[in-house]
Amino acid sequence: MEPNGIKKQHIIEAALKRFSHFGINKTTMSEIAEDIAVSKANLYYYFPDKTTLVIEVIKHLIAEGMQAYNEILNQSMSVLEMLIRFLKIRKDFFEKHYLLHITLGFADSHLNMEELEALRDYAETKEIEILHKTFKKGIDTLELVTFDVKIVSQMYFTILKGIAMVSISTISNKDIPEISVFNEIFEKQKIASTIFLNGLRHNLIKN
Amino acid sequence: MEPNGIKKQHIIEAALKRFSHFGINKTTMSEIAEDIAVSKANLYYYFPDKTTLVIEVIKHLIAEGMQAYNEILNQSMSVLEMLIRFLKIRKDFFEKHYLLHITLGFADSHLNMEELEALRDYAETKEIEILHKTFKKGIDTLELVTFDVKIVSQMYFTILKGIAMVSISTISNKDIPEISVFNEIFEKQKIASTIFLNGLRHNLIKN
DNA sequence: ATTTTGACCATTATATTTAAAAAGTCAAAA
DNA sequence: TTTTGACTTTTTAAATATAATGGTCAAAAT
Repeated sequence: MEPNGIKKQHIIEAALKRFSHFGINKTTMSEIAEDIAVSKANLYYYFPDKTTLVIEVIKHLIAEGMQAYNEILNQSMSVLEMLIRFLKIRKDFFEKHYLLHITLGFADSHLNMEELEALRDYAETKEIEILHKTFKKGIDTLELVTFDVKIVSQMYFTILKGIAMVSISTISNKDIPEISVFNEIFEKQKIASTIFLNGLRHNLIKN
Repeated sequence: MEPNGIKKQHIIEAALKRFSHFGINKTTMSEIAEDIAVSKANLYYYFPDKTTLVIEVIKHLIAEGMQAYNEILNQSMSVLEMLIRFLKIRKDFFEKHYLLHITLGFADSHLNMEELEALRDYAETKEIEILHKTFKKGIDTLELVTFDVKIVSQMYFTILKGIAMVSISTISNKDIPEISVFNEIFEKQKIASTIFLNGLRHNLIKN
């Protein structure tokens, strides 16, 4: 790492803490600077603007998540077991970084929303790629029947996302959700995964 | 029907049109009155307040929907075929009454939101009951294996709702969604239903 | 040469006030 | 019994003022 790379990392970590606790929009550049006892102007020596800092923070998280996913992918276990481990990683992630995640969608004229949305799309694509590989593996080992892996990966991801959205919208109407919601989401996703995957073990009957 | 029942029905129909086109909050009692050429005060002779009118309108829709569902339920066809017909009814409904449906969730101090939310919960319960009967029928005819029908019905409903939420949130970021979204939701729900139901045709393997 | 900073500006968000609109009432008319 | 115009009260929306935040820069510190 470059000499000033260590400092950039320091800033990113401080920003991450704030973003995860209070959300992106409720975190000011001054606050991040105060946390690590430097001036706000100094932050702008390392990052051209707030949007770039946010992006760096998220890239950091994506890299971390991808590593965790790949570790599981390279192990030898059933597809369902793999999926459930993925779900656990996701659960832990959202428990920690839920506010960072949702505030990513809040329009904020201080931020370049196009770039942020593009990054979120990128993260989703990466996750779906992991699912794609997982299902592919299941087909190759004859654990699953043959099917259109691309469509099914996207479908499965949509179901996971949908379960989370439904749970959050019904349990806690706006405001910050309680911790129990994430457990509930996790449990529901496991049930859905079990049935969904069972449907991929046998050839589809069309009517 | 009572003598003034016909007039109440007339008001309800006029209100339904406005609610579905412009949403509940953007529809005023005066506008509904104008549409049927009566005074606003006359509306209040038949309905004590706006909330009650909204509730009557929705109850009207629920009754209509339940009738359509029950007609299908009493026919003889495969479970998947039944589910797909249900989905078609839902698609047509949301295409027509989408704004009415979402504005039901918007906080509006003119309305008693507790009552409205209770009614929406009631409608969901009724829908899940239909799904419950459908799956039960599938088990009884040995088309499906045995499972906890209550959990599975709720799970399936959550998946349908989740797919809709995900599609609407990604395609059209706020504002009114285009008609194509409802087709997309319908197609995705059919795919998910096919796989999900296939998973209920065979005993679950736990790992 | 590189890093850091306080003072500064322009833009954006928030709080407050003001005006318009809508819900709901009622005595009187049909 | 049903209908209504005129009225009151509450709520929303628009306008305005105020505070906060993102971002800049010349100068100081390392």
